[in-house]
Amino acid sequence: MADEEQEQITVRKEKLERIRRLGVEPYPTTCQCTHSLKELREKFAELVKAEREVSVAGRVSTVRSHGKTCFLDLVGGEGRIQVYLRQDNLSDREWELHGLLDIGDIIGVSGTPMVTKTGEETILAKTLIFLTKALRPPPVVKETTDESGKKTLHDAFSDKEARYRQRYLDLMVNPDVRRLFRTRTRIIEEMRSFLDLRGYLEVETPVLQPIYGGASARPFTTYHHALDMNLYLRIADELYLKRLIIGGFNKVYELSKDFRNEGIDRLHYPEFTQLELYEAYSDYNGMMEIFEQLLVHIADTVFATKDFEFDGERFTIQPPFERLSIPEALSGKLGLDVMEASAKDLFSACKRHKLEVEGGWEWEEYFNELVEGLLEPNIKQPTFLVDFPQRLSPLAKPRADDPRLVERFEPFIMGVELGNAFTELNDPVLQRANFTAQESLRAKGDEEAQAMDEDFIVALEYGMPPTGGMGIGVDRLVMVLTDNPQIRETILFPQLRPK
RNA sequence: GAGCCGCUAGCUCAGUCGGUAGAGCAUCUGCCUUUUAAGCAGAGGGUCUCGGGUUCGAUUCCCGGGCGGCUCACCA
Repeated sequence: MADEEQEQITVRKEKLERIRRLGVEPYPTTCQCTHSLKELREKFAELVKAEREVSVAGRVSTVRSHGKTCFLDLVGGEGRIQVYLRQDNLSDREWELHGLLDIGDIIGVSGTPMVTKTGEETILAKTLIFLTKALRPPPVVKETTDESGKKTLHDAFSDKEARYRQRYLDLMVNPDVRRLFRTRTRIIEEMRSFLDLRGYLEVETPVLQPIYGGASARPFTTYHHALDMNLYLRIADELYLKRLIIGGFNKVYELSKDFRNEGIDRLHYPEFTQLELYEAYSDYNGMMEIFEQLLVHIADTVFATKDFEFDGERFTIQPPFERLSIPEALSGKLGLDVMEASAKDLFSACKRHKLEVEGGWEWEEYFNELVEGLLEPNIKQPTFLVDFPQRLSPLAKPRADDPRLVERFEPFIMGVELGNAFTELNDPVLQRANFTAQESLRAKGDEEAQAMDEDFIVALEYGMPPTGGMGIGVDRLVMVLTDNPQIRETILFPQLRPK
């Protein structure tokens, strides 16, 4: 809200002037701390015993003032500590400064660690300095604990719009949100170390691409002045990573953002983080193993458990994950052979199961509806959906025993699609034919159909070894592992329309 | 894009069957040297999301806009 200045801001500005009149700089350049708040708590007992003086800094989160004494809480990093100010322990000037303190200010305190008679670990302050005067009050969130130890938040800063628009406030006052984003970073770190340890090379490929490929989606378009041409923000990294496989890097991965110009909902976000990895002389079975091991690694290192909860239901990361053949599962459910069925058959099957479809669609569109409507929502435990129709998979290699299917899988947990992987198509002639088929879909108005990429075909003609490849939606994996049903909760600064 | 819902104090919310509004926390004043939603006593603070309509009078009713939430659609 643009500011007719609020009373609380005016008052704080006046305090700022009074601080300066005391000869104190409210925004000093340096601060010497002996411990972070987190370290302080970890070593508290020994510091009390040693009667060591410590210096710490943090943001004032609450103040409990009692005349000639004052308790306040400092927070920051992943720590919190109570500070005990006594008039008789401080200089007159410092005591006067304490009266100019507000919630949200950042201060430094030196003093001795002690435990109060209520058992609270506390710094008895000997000096007090301002590090930053806050001119706006943060949201005030308080917490009570009942006899059973159950915590209740009062006036939680919970409005999603406010939390996303001012994520710094969300992080400042909601420790769970800070924890979530630390966990997100830990997951990504462990993805890297898992792959690095297995000899994968992390690479960077173009975000700006002249031809967008590797997935079916509408791109963001931009313009390069010097080259006088349109470029697209990548929708996938796939075709460039495969060029690296052709070049002789046998194991590569890229961990970065892809962009798809589509709607936002609980599972979709236009700029999302994807891990893509490719391994020469592997295949989709190899990718399944890597997926399983990667999840086990993350579960062990980040969460130290294999049991997780999502949206009130439990799942366990315990390989081997179930392999569920889509045609078999669908055929069983519908009582007909879906691979032999006509578009019309699938249409009536959709109708029978009350899926919202219209007549005149392509076979694969009905097929998709059935997979999404009947199969995916029922997957709770980690599961690989396998045996996708070739017509839906222009970059995957057909199965030798049934070329109507490709060697492809999608991992699911709790109904959430976490990725997509296949044995990569390395037959340049077939690849060209698939692109051509996609082009004709595009000509019919399918905006998401893939574009012919002649340069990629040329690369394939030089010979790509048999290769397994996989993409993993990192935001979604974070969602599932942290029990967050909304993808935007896992993204630091979600896009909103300007107010 | 569609449907439903929301927008009131810094924060979380209540309320006005149409007569310009209230609570807790926060803020301000006073008291208080071990508190932890500290306490006690008092005070201030709002173009009730914006525009239009109906009306003597709209924050409240009606229409439209903005922003947001949820669900659905798109995103296989």
